[in-house]
Amino acid sequence: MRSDATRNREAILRATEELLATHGAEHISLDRVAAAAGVGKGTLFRRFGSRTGLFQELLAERAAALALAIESPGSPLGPGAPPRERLLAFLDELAELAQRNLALFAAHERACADDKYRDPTYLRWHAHVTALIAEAGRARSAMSGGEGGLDAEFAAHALLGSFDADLARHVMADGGVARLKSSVRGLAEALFG
Amino acid sequence: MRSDATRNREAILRATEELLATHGAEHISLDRVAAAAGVGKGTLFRRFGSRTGLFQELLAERAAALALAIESPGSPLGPGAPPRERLLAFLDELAELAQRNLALFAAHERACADDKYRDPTYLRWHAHVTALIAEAGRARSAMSGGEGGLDAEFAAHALLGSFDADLARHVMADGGVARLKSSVRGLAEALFG
DNA sequence: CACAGATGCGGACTAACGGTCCGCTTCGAT
DNA sequence: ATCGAAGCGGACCGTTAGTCCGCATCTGTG
Repeated sequence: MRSDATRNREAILRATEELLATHGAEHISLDRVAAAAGVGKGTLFRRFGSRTGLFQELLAERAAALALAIESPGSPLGPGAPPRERLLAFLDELAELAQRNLALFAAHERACADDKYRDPTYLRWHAHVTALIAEAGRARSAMSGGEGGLDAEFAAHALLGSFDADLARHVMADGGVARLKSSVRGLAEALFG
Repeated sequence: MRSDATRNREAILRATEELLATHGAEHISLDRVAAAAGVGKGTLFRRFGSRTGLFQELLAERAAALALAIESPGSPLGPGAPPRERLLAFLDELAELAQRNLALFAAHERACADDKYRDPTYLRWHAHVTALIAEAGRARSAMSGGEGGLDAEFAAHALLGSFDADLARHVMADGGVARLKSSVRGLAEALFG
């Protein structure tokens, strides 16, 4: 990629963040973004393909640290930790991420409304949560005749649904991140019996 | 309301259904709906206020029978039934409704993307589910020291999230309504411990 | 039945958006 | 310094939700 292209790409991402921070998730048209970035609209589309692509890439950027933490051993998030604690720690981090990026979450949701299940970041999260639920479920039903009636994939979707921007905003409006974290935790713990 | 107004209202609702059935949830512009109903666009907007209003009213119509069942004693859905069974029966019915109205659910979701928590139908469902979860929770923690850590309002949102059109379609694509029902049931039962 | 005014109608119009296109500019390898 | 490839910008297009207002249609009243 040419150096000016890289610069512009960065400018667009930063301008998008700026607009999300100042105007919330709405009325962020791509014309505005391009103008704020000091760039033509064509440039924006060449870099990101579509509105969807723009928000997906921005979310991926913001979620990069978490993606890394998930894979590096040593933290309660990483491999090696017991699945239950690992899941709870992951959900806590996700809550933090949601809080810090509420507007982005909302914009991303809207932009990905179609095929939301094809967003790479969501897919990673979903695969992770599914695996942890399944693992914890196996462990539990091995030591006792626990119910095998839980659809891990499905439960993962439901759990991740907790971070729907509107829901998260609603919950945090009355209790902040702490409330979000504890509500999600309550839900997750219920899934373990 | 004048008689021609009533007729047109009906024509618009039926045309919307027709288009949803034949074209899925997408590319249903209000121009198309008006044309299919043999009515001017102004008429459509006078009756329903906005795209959102149109789909809200259509959903309300489709959900009317369920709303009635919830309130009439005698069925497992109605008052008097034990909360746990009442909730499971309600979720089963919702699954049926979702299956029969997938396209409408999808269109409704899209149209109500903003303030989805202000849709009257959703609010009724949410209040109902919240009450049942809370009731069941009280019963359980009264007879044993069950965890009080479950946020009923939040859990209700999560549970209702199961009927997100995309999720429901995804699940039903691989197992039909039966799979949707059993996955939701698994989730709900997990919430009861 | 005739009338009048309230109610409703239709569809041209607007503004805003996502996305495309193409002639021109800039970059950077040689 | 040169030249082809890569990138740029913004005018342009098609589509959409929503508005507006002159005209038609209903319906309660005498």
